[in-house]
Formats: sequence, C-alpha cells, structure tokens
Amino acid sequence: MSISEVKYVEKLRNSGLRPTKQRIKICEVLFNREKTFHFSISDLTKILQNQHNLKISLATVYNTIHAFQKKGYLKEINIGNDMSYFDTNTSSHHHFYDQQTKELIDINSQEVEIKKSPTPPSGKKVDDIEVTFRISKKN
Amino acid sequence: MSISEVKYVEKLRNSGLRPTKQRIKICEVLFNREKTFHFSISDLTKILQNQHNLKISLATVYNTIHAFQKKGYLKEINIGNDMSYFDTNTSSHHHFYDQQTKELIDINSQEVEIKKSPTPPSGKKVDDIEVTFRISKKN
DNA sequence: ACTATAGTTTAGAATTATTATAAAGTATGT
DNA sequence: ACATACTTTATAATAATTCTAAACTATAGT
Repeated sequence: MSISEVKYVEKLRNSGLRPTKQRIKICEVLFNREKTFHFSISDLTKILQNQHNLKISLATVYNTIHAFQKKGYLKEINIGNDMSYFDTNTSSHHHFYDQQTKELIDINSQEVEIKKSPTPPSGKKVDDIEVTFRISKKN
Repeated sequence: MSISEVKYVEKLRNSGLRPTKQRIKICEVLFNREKTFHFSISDLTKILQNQHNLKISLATVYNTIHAFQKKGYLKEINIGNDMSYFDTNTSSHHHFYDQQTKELIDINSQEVEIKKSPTPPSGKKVDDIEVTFRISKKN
C-alpha cells in the first residue's frame, strides 16, 4: 500500500467511513493535487473508470461524494442548474462563471472584500458568503 | 378585457410575442404584485391550474418562462441544483438562502457593497455580480 | 484464521426536471 | 373569411439523480 493510500485509509477511518478500494481511489483522484479541483459526478466517474481502470458504479460515486460533502471534504457549487458541481476547496471562496463557455474559475477569498452586508433575518445566522461574477467575452 | 389584461397584451405585442390566453394569465400571476416573486416552474404551473383554473400544459409554462427570461422580464436564480427558480426582480440583487428550509429572500442591491473585486480573465468582462448569504437557524 | 454482522457496492429500475416532437389550435394581416 | 406563421399541447425522449434489494466486504469478536 502506497504512502498516499495509507493516509486516506486513516482519513476515512477517522470519518467513520470504511476504507474501501473505491473510496481510497476517489480520495487519491480528488485530494492528491496541488491545486483545488472542480468536477461533476459524471466527469469524476469517467476519470476513475478510464484513467484509473477502477471498476466503480455511478451510484457509488454519488454515495461517496455525498458522504465526503457531509463530512466537509467537498463543497457543492451552485452555478447553472443542469447538474451538480463539487469543489475540493471547501473554504469560503468565490467564482468567475462564463455562462457561454460554462467555464468556472476559483477566486481566492482575499481577492474579494465586502464592505456592507445585510443583517440576517431574526433567529438566523450567516454561515457562508458566496460571490459569483458572471463574465462574458469582451466585444 | 380587464385593464391589466390590456396592459399585458400590449407588453406581449411589443415583445414580438402573441398575446395568448396562457401568456396573459402568466403575466398577471407574475407581474400583478406589489413585491417581487420567486417561483419554480412547477409552483407556477400549480398556481395557474389550481388557483386560476387555466388549462395549460407544462410545456407551455416552460416555453413562456424561457421566452420571458430571454426578453429580460425574468431572471434565473442559481441556488440549489435540484430545479430552476426564477425571479421577477431582474435587477442586480442578492439573496439570503436557508438550505434547511429552502427559503429564499431577496436583498436589495444597495444593502451589499463590494469594496474589492478581482480583475476578470483577459478578454472577459463582468456582466453581473451575485452574492448569496447562506443562512441557518441560530442555536 | 473463521464467522457473524453491519456497512458497501452494484446493476438496474424509478423518479424528477427539462427538452423535443409533431399534430391540432389560434392570432393576425390581407 | 383565409392563409400563414406562431402557439399550445400531449406525449415521448433525455438526463441527472435517487432508490432498491441482492451480492460483496471490512471489521470485531471468537
């Protein structure tokens, strides 16, 4: 077992998730990266099956990604409403989104500063602030 | 024909859309309001069929809402990714969103001020900025 | 190691939102 | 009133996601 596999076995166990072959490989694909990573379930499934020769069903990818999201290892991005996207960058951060090309670009949290915020409805607290900059080709 | 119907017949004609019974009624349901209105296609369809006894198919609601969106009478809201929501407030504005209750609350544009914005990728311009404040019940 | 058990994976079916199709219906200019 | 182009409609098709129940597997206890 590789050093990275050992790491993820531990991570999974600590989360109360059994370290199965499928989950370990998903961890490697998602988290063994320099940069953060955005993906759709179908993209990820193709990567696992084609680039890593893993036998995995679509349902397992859904199950695992939702489990990781619940544990806070992934953040769901709500942009466009055709399908779900997830991001390995779970910290509060923002996006450029080009609706024409469907391109999504991360923006560091410190690149955006909000001077004035509204007071939340009574009994409610703000958990996260997400800013989307919709962009398009300059004429 | 009521005064409000006449108004919408004109509005539709001016948009190059024929004023059909279905489109006029959709206009009345959406735009005869004090406050702005958020809705999903299925919500709107139920309102039209049950509260207004209009014989209308789901496909027509989709067609009409998309036509209105294209004309700039409605704005699509990208929150959650289960289904599309639309807003009669088409000006640039922001939202509180409670993921638990799925409640969506408009925030006036002037309630939010952004001090620092990132520079868009080269060749691209920013069309719109949308801020979502995710909220939840205070403990 | 062996077993029982609870947690996982899987293929396929079911569900849900949305879009496409093509036939019947309707608004509009002449 | 007529022709035509635009609309509506029921239904089928598509696509993302969730459900189901059976087969599989990690793990704790022996």
